[in-house]
Amino acid sequence: MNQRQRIPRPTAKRLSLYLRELENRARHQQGTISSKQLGAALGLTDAQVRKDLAYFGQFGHPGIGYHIAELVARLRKILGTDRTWNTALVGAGNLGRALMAYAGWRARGFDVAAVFDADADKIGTMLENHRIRPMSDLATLVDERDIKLGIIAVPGPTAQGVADALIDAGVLGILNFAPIRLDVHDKVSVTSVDLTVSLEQLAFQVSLGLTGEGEASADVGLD
Amino acid sequence: MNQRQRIPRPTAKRLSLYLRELENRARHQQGTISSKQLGAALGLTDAQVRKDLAYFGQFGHPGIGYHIAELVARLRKILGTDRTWNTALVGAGNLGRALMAYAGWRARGFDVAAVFDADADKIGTMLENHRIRPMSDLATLVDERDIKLGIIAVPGPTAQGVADALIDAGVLGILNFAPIRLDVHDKVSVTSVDLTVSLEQLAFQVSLGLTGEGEASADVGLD
DNA sequence: CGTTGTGAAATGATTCACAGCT
DNA sequence: AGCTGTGAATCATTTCACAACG
Repeated sequence: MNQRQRIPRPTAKRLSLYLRELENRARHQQGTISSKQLGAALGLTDAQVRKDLAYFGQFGHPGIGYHIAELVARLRKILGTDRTWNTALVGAGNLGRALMAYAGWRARGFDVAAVFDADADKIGTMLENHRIRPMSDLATLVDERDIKLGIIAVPGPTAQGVADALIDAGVLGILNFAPIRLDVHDKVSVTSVDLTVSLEQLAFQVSLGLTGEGEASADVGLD
Repeated sequence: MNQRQRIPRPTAKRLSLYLRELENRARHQQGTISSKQLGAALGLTDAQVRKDLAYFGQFGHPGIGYHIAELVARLRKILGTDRTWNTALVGAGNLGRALMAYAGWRARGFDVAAVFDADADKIGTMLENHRIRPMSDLATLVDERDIKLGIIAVPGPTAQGVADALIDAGVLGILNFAPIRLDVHDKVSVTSVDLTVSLEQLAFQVSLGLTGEGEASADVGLD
C-alpha cells in the first residue's frame, strides 16, 4: 500500500523511537535490522514494527530486513526532520533556560531562533546566544526569521495568551509546557508536555501496584 | 460496578486532567459540575467523563451532577496524591535545576527529599535547600528518608545505571527524562517524559498538515 | 530458512442511546 | 426537565498467521 492513508496516533509516536534506535545503530555501523530486532530493542512486537513502517511504503527486504541507513533517511523525511525548524521560545524562566541548554535541539533538526519573555527585567539580557525580546517583537521576528514553531514555557495562566500571540504571528505548531489545555483553531498543531500529569500518572501506577511500563512522554501528552 | 477492574490507560491519564480542572473550580467556589461541563472544559465528551469516573464507583447524582469537593477528594485518593511522596532527584544539571524550581511539586503531593549527582564538582554544593550528594549515598538516604520515587534527569547513556541503582535502593517508581527506554523488572513503574519524541511529534503533525491537538507526553507513556 | 507485507481475527477504547433516579 | 451509569454498537489498534520473496 502506498501513501495517503490515515496514520494511527500511536504509530506516529513510535516513529520517533524507531528513528532514535536506528540512528544509534547506524553509528555503530550495522547494515541491516529485522523488525524483530528493532521491536525487541523498544519493547514492541515484530508485527507492530512492520505494520507501522508499512504505512509509509514498502522498504523492507524479505529474508534480509531493513537497510538501516535507508530507513533512517526515510524516517527523517516522514517526520519532517530532514530540514531545520526555526522555533521561538517564549518564557525565559527556569524551564526555558533548561530547554535552551538542551543539546539535542540542533542535532535533531530544531533551532531556537529567538527568545521572548514578558518580564521587563529579563528583556535585553542574554540567554545562551540570544537577547531576550519583548512579546511585542514576536510578529516581526517570526516573520523575519522564518519561525514555524513556538515553545511555550510560561506559567499556566498566561499560556493561552501566548498561544494566541504565536498563532497570530504565524507559527504552525506549538510545543506547550504549561499545564493547561490550549484552545487553538485547527490549522495549528499542539503537542503538550504536562509534568503534573506525568507525576500523578506515576503515583497512580505505584499506588495501584500496577507495575510495568507506563507510557508517558512528554507525551507529549494529553491535551 | 465497583472496584477491581482493569483501568484503561487513557482513562488513567484523564484522571489527572479532571482533578486539575476540578481543583480550579473548587477555588472559585462552584458546588457541582455535570459530566458535560467537565468534558467541555477538557475537550472530551460527556459520556467519556462518566465512563471514566464510573470505573471507580458511583459518585455522581442523577439530575444534579458531581459534587466537586467530593470528587476532588476521591480523585486524590485514587491517584494516590492524598499523601506525600518523597522523591530522589538524580541529576543536578540544567533540567534537574529546572525541576527543583518547579513550584507545583509540593502543592501536588510530591516532595524532593534528596538530590544526587555523579559529578564530583557538584557534590557538596547546594541546589535550592538541598546539598547535592554522591550516588554512593543513595541507598542510605532512600531508606532513611522514606523515598518511594526517583526522578532521572541525567544524560541518556547513564540513565539505565541510575535506574538500576534507584531500584536497588528500593524506590517503587521512576519518572524518567532521559531519552531511552529503561529496562526494569515489573515491580517498578516507569513513566517517561521524552522531549525528542514530543518535538518530532510536533514536526510530524505540522509536516502532515495534520492539524489539531496532539497528545504527548507525559503520556505516560511510551517509554 | 528468515523475513517482509498484509488481510483477518482479536482486543481495546469511545460513542451512542436509554432506563432510571432526583 | 436534567443528569448519571451502563450495556450495546462503533471505531481504533494490535496481534495473528501466512503467502510470497530473497
